[in-house]
Amino acid sequence: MDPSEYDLPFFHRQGFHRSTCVVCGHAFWTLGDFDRCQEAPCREYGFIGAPIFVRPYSLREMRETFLGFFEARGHTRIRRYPTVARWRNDVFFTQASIYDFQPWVTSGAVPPPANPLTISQPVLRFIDLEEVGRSGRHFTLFEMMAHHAFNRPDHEVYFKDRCTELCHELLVEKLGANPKAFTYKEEVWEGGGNLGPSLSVSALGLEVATLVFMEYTRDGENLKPMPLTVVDTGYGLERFVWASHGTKSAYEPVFGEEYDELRRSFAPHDAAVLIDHARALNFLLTDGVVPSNSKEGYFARLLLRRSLRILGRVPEAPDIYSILERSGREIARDFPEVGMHRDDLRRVVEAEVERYGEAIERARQTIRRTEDRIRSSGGHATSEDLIDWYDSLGVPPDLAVEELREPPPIPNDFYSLVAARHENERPTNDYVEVTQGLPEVPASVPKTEVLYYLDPYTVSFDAHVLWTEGPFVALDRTYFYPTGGGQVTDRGHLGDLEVVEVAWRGPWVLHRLERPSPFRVGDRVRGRVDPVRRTQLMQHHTATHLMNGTLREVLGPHVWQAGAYKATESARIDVTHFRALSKEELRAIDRRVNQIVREDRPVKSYFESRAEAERRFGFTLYQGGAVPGRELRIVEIEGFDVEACGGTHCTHTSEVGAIEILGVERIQDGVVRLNYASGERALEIREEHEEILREAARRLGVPVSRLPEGIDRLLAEIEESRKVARDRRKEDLGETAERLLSDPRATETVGPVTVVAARLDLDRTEMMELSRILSREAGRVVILASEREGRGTLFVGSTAPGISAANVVEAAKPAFDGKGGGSPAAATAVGEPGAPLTTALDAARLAARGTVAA
RNA sequence: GGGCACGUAGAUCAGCGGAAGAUCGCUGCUUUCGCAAAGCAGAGGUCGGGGGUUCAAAUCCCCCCGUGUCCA
Repeated sequence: MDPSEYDLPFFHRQGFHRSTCVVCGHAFWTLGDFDRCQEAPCREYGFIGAPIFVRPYSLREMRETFLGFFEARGHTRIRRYPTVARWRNDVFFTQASIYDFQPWVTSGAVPPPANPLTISQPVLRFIDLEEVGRSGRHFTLFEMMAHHAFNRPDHEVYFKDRCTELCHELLVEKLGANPKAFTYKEEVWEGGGNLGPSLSVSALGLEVATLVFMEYTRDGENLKPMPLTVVDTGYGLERFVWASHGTKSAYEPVFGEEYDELRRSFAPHDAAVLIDHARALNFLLTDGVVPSNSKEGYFARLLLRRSLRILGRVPEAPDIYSILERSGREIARDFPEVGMHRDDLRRVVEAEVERYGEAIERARQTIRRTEDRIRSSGGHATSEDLIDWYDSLGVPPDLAVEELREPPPIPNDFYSLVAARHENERPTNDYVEVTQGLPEVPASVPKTEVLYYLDPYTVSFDAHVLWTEGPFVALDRTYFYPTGGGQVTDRGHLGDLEVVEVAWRGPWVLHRLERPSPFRVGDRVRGRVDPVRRTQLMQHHTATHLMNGTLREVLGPHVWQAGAYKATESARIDVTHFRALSKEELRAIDRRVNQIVREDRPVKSYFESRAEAERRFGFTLYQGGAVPGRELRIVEIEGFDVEACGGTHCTHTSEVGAIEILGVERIQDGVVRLNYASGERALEIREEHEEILREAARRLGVPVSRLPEGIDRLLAEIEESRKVARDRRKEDLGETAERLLSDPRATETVGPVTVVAARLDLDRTEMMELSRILSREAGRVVILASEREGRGTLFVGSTAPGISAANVVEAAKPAFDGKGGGSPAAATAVGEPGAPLTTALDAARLAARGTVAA
């Protein structure tokens, strides 16, 4: 980056000079007298016992001081965003305050909620999980305080100079730090295809702020200026508090009394982990993460299980609920939403604690058994086994060792060895672009006015063709609903041509016709939306909102929509929930959702500013994921459910008709899927089901009400006849056995051994069974031959000591070119097609007799 | 999203190429005034599903489905 990028008038006004760090080689600006930048490790911590700021601050005081400072300087304070970044599909968690505004605000597509703005955003970082509690300064969740400005060519708020000035003023004038203590180190920030200069602000070894100025887009080697430049800053709240105390670790001043309380029962490291994890969990669970074995849910599970492990080591430990509760109460003073659904949160945790107990118990048993097996074969468990057990059973090594009689040593780098196993895994990220297969529309074409938002009942309209290519047509206005938000496309006609698909392409709605469009730009066309299809889709969409609201009500506020699909045949919704639904829950859901349908509540759809909507309804608006735009379209089922949604909806709940739940399944850990139908389809399905029942009853010859008993009777009959057939076959084989034993051509006795040999075309299992009957007594050799599809099979069973069936078969194989083998007790061989089976039988008989003689 | 482990009798699991097993539970009988217990006898299995390899597959290979777990 060009040095002029950092040469700010502010530095000159204040008398800063530029030096180069003798350690890291970076240039920096400072008022002090340093040969190195003040960031660790170039300079070691110097603020322990010598606080950077004039007086100690609590977390709350510091947050308030920061936000107040920027408010007083023209910034608008905005509320935190959820810690789970549902509006993005590239990350699970909000990892910096700027994430709140990516991608739409930073790309310029949507204006920021305020400009400039200030925020304290709780963010999650799992990278340093192992360092938490150990380093004295790492946290899983911390608050990133920030001030952001978004500059458009026509509206410059502020950029590098003013930003740096504000930062310095905060540090020096507001917090009373020594102005000469700081270095502003020149760095380059790059991410998401954008880059720009950045300044890393440090004092006494501690980095207190990063000021990032996004201004270029990378285009290979060249840099292109961005149309919108962004001031992205980050100030760690916990660090500020720490710097104001100058204590040895950051945990005492940040966690205060809570930490002291836990210290009575736990080592400092464990106490810090417990309280850190409790804080992160309170935010995660409040923001709707349900612990599970994948995606964001896994991180919640990880934190909870790590906590449980620590608690499990201390007999007098408080339970996990009281720790979460205590932490939650503390957080709720500043973030009231965290305290709102405590009972629900507790249920989620209870389910998870129970699962953990079960998993560990199962794993303990497995480990014990496995060790027994290893020992009985003369070995002993190895460190490698410990890694196996952790990876596949989830047993931490210290617990595994407790189970073992001969424990191997736990490697010091245990978790690195686990990580090494996962090194070569390649995650696949196959994105399906929605716009795939759609043509490029010239930017000069005016955007489509979408009318279905305003009136979902109008299905016939006139419009002008603005653009057309192949089968695609863009109109100036349309009532056709394009695929989106989980609702499938409308169909219908443009003129006389069928519309087979409708899709968004940027700001245009493209109608795809059954064949190349005959229309010309400027043509006036008549559009007719298939009203039956539209009605069904509307019903299914409104039904989905009703279902979502009902699920939150019945199961609890931890329920979030994780996906939905609305087609004509049926609809489905996937929601986060910690276990499969019970019959009772399902019945309650069915009753409640249909009750709301019958109550005929108004369903209002309207546009509202994003900020206002978020203020009124909170982030639960975004059930279907993030929605772009300054204005949100709100779909509000009065007194029941509010979501940001672009779909077509009924205006009253009774229009949904009825909701018929077709099935429930747990599609993955932590996610439950419900399938259902509404409207006309619900009735159809009900009729189909009734017809199936009637037909089944008719075929069984019982009334519908007696169907279950009828089926039981039928099953009993099948069972009975199977048994009869089996007994019959046994009996037949028994008779055959009697016959063979009394037939001198088949049976001969040689000393202590009776050899039975016969050719009877039986199948394999029958031969085995017959042999078993014949050789009930010891000292029998049974040789059976049969031919199936031209190939001879020879079966030998032996209970005669010293005579191995396998050897007998081996001896007979050459006689009919057979392949096979077996054990001393039983053996089989199959000959080539047409090979002499009788010869083989004789050879086997000879071999058996010969063995006895020898 | 990926790696690994697991899926066998009602339950918990063994077997890991040659004739499907153990323990508990269940049924009947013996013993007892009755119960518990013990003894004897017995019922109960498409070895998750589907392909393939093999003379032979619960066992080896592939694909699904389900469960668990670790990692992003």
